[in-house]
Amino acid sequence: MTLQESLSQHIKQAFVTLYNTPLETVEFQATRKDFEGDITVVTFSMLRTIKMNPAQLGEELGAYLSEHVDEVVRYNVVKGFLNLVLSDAYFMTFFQTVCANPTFGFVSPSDDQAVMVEYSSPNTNKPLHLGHVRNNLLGYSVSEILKASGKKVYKTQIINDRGIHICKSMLAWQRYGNNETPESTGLKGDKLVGNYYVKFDQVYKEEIKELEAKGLSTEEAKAQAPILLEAQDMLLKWEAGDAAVVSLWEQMNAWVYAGFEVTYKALGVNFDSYYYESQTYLLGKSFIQEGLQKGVFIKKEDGSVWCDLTSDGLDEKIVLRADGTAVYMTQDIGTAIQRLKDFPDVGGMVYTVGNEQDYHFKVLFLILKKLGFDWAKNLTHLSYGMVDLPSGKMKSREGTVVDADDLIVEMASTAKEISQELGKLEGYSELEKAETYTTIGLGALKYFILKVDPKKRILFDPQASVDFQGNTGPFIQYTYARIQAILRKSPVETKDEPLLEYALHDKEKSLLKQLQLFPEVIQQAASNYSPALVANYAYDLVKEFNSFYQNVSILGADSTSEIRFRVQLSQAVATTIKNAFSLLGIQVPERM
RNA sequence: GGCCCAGUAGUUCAACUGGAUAGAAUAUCAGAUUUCGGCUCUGACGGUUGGGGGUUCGAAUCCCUUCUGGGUCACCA
Repeated sequence: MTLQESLSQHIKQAFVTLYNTPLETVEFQATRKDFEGDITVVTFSMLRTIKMNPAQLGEELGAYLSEHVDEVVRYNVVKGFLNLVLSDAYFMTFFQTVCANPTFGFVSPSDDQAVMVEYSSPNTNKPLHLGHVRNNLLGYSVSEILKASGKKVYKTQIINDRGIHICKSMLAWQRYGNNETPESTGLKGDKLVGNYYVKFDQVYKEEIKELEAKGLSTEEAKAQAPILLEAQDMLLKWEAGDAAVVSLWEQMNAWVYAGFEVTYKALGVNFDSYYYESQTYLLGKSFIQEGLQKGVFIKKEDGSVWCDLTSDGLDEKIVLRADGTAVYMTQDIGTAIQRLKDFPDVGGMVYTVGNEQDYHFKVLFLILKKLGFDWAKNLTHLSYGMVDLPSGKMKSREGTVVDADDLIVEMASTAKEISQELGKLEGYSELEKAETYTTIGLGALKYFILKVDPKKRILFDPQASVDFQGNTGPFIQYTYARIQAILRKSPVETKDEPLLEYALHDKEKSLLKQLQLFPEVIQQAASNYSPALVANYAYDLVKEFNSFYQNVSILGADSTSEIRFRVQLSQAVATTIKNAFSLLGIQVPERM
């Protein structure tokens, strides 16, 4: 039982004893720095149960608690806040548990229901860009956080591998590609295919101009450009299973997948399963029939099928075209159901998709509920804002996108520039140095993106790039590396049993209090799908450590028991930084 | 136009989901330290939480209204 639970019980007991009234819940919060105390009971909310002066109530509860609970040594009351001071012994006992558990704060999975997290989900006609980077980092981090909070997690993605956009790349390659391959050009497969997507667009634009010169309107020109017609024809052939088209499609997609894998590896993300739209785009149709029978859907005169959501404050939404073909919504319905068949222990899903699809997912979840799936209540759209550049929106056709691979390389070289002067990597091989620079560069990028609330849009300045000071990934990594240096020089064995009796210095106590928050942070981050909470926690911990570092001498302390405690405490901080960063997918270097 | 999201120090972000005097970083200025590792630490300056109303012991947070920016309202995905 945690101290909070125990305090809560005592307070409820106090209510019965003192006032003969039962109390529902007790509200705790960490005591603000400006007041003395370690934990605070909010008495305001209790006034609903019992009519009395909040300060007097605080006094009486404080007196009761310090008498009945060993850990409470003092208390003070400010308005409706009862601040409790806890004993050193309590903190030292806590410290022992931290030292004994290298994954303190992580909850091992209970084997009830799993969560499926979908993220990335790219189109296969162009390389990944900065927007995908945010998606990948968020999806991966949320998965890790959910795992740490005790959930079983399946990471997946749905690859948009069919459609007119792929045909455009295929057509341009067929016409202008001269049998180029990733091997012959040395290009990553996704880059090669992306280049032909751009090529298509160039030719398309020229053709539109020509048609306009012949007197056609812009609308007509756009619809009648020969290269577009040819691409549309190619899509029809693909759908008909034309052998030549399908084989070209397989070939080019294979190049793209190989390219994506390289990027995913560089980003440090991974997946447990893959879904392909070419295999799922027909899936939902059978459920439309079922929905019609249940009265969830209605058929119009032209044969198209709709879901009327006006009573829920939304519009009517089409789920099947008049010609009987599926739309986006249809396949998402089918895919969701399919996933639960494939993974029977899944009880909920998280879709990591940009906020421009907020409406789509609102509708999707509602339809699945109406179809009667009980898991539909456990669906979450992890919606995130766009990544903007100072120059404005990213447009792939205008060449203003920030390519994911380029970005990673750029971040590493910035890290190199900064770290080289510092020269603590002596004795490292060139390879090890390069790895360290990549770790720092990626750390900067990931932290920069993840520390912001997903809902908010990010302004990313590639020129000014990412700061290495203040609330940044490298600053936290740097603190970790500094602690490692201390541990290397330490004369004491950190594996020794932690002390139990020790008079805590203020700064030591603050650090312990900060460590204590970690399990709660994980749970909260999991229920809010918010890596930002973890990021900001790590930074607070580092600040607390620096303050400790400045105020006490670790290796030069007076007594060996002091050295031993402080070294062990430093190690616990380092471990927690490492664990917190692992939830963000960020590595920590031993030196930097 | 309907619906959704965001708006907080000059700038980038917080604020435990309704709690104490709205906090950090950065930038600027002033100091401490010169070392266990250099980018450490302590101050100062900086705010009508876009504006206006309301709800209550208490509001950046909830409600109404209004302004600004973005998204979305496809038989595209």
